[in-house]
Amino acid sequence: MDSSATVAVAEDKAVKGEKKKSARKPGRPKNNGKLKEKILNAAEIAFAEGGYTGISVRDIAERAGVNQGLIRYYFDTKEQLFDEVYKRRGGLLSGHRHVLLDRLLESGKPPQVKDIIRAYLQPQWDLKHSGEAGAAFAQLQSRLHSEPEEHALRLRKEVYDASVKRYIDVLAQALPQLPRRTIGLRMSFLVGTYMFMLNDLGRIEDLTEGKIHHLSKDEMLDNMVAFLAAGMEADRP
Amino acid sequence: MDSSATVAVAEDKAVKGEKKKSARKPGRPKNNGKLKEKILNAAEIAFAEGGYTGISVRDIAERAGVNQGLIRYYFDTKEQLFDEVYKRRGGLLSGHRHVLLDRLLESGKPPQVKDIIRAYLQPQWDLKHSGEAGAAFAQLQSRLHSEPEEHALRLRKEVYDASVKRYIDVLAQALPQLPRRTIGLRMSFLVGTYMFMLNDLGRIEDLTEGKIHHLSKDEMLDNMVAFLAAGMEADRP
DNA sequence: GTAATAATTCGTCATTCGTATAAATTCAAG
DNA sequence: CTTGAATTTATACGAATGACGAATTATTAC
Repeated sequence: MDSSATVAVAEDKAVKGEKKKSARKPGRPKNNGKLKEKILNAAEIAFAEGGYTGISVRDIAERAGVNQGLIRYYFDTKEQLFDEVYKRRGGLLSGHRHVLLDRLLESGKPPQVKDIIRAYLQPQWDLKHSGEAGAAFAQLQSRLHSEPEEHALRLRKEVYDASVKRYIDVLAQALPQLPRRTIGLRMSFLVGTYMFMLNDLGRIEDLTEGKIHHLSKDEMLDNMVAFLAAGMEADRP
Repeated sequence: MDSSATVAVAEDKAVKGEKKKSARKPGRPKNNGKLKEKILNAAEIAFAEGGYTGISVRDIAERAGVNQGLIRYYFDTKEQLFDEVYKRRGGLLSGHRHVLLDRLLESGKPPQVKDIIRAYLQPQWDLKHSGEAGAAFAQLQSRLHSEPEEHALRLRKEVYDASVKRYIDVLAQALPQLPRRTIGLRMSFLVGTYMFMLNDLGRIEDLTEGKIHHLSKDEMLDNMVAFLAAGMEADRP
């Protein structure tokens, strides 16, 4: 959106020439283009759409408007690019969860189950509705959680385990009648539900014959919280 | 396992020659080898591990012990192979769900929510624990449900929609105080939870610090049913 | 100023991919 | 028997892929 003049010149030459045209010449540019971020942003959307194996480095470079070699320059390999994409926003998300939990605990009175659950869900739900990038990350997240490969597991663990375990601790205090392992198990039920909701609105439309359509972002979250809190508090089987 | 004599001869030549050796000669074999099924089985496991884009036709052919061209002969394209893999077991599964629901309804008394939910979950839960192929299909299923691509959506819809809608109808009768669209929404919460559980036992171990380890297949299902039934019956938000 | 370093594009290489065609062998129908 | 269809391997093709080396230009340090 910024260097429109440069682009225009490039297009002139493209018309005179033949095929593809790159927006920059080789060599270090005068105005630092913050191209690393541009690559990360493009990769986030691309990986969300096609998954790790479904997207080529060339495709990402093209979407970012950048030469393919620059990706190697900043990230070396495709895998490291993926990891950085994931950790970038995952770290923020995990941090946000910690903050909301702190805020709940500082309020004095012991938090209710539905408040704890809401605090857990809120950050990513907001992120998902914050625009294209947030929605893409939600999608990516959902993908990674159905990936059995060792590397994907490590990545998730690294980014999320600490905050999830804190939430389990707080839930355990709010539900003293339940053994901790039951709460851990139910916490992963919860994660399953909301991972699914991060990416599956098309299918929900089908199941409800379009009747869900007008549910707003907040109403949807309210519904999720009600469902999950009831499940979390259920009598043991 | 059968044509061991042929294989031995082939291996002789492999030693004399250089690299790879195929177990069969060109041309129609004497004993029909049921190779189509062997391909489907190998593809099921391969796609579960690597996803559609992560697995090559060559890889599947090798796993099946079959020439690559045979896959084209039976399935034409990679995509059609994937579809057949998915529909084969998906169709059985959907059928099984219909049967269990029929049985519930025929029993005379109105079914309880937890019975309906258990009937829905049981078939795939059994399948998942029936061996390598069942587990692979569960994994595949989980993958497909995080795939945003149009084709994946159509496939799921085609295989499952009818039975899911029947379950929603029956749940609506058991829960007259809830509007149907709430039940549809909660049904997709349910699908999310159990898709996640079909593939994520590694992560659960982490969250519960190994305390889940000794939960048997049946106990795990009981826990899921208790959680989901409570959520399904929750007061509206 | 000159040298080192940072950021960028370009061209290339070996490999792998999905698909396609041809050839070989066996079975079924007449 | 002969012929034609069915099942199988072998080989080839062009396109795409991830990675890499080299060239080019700007900035910073001395």
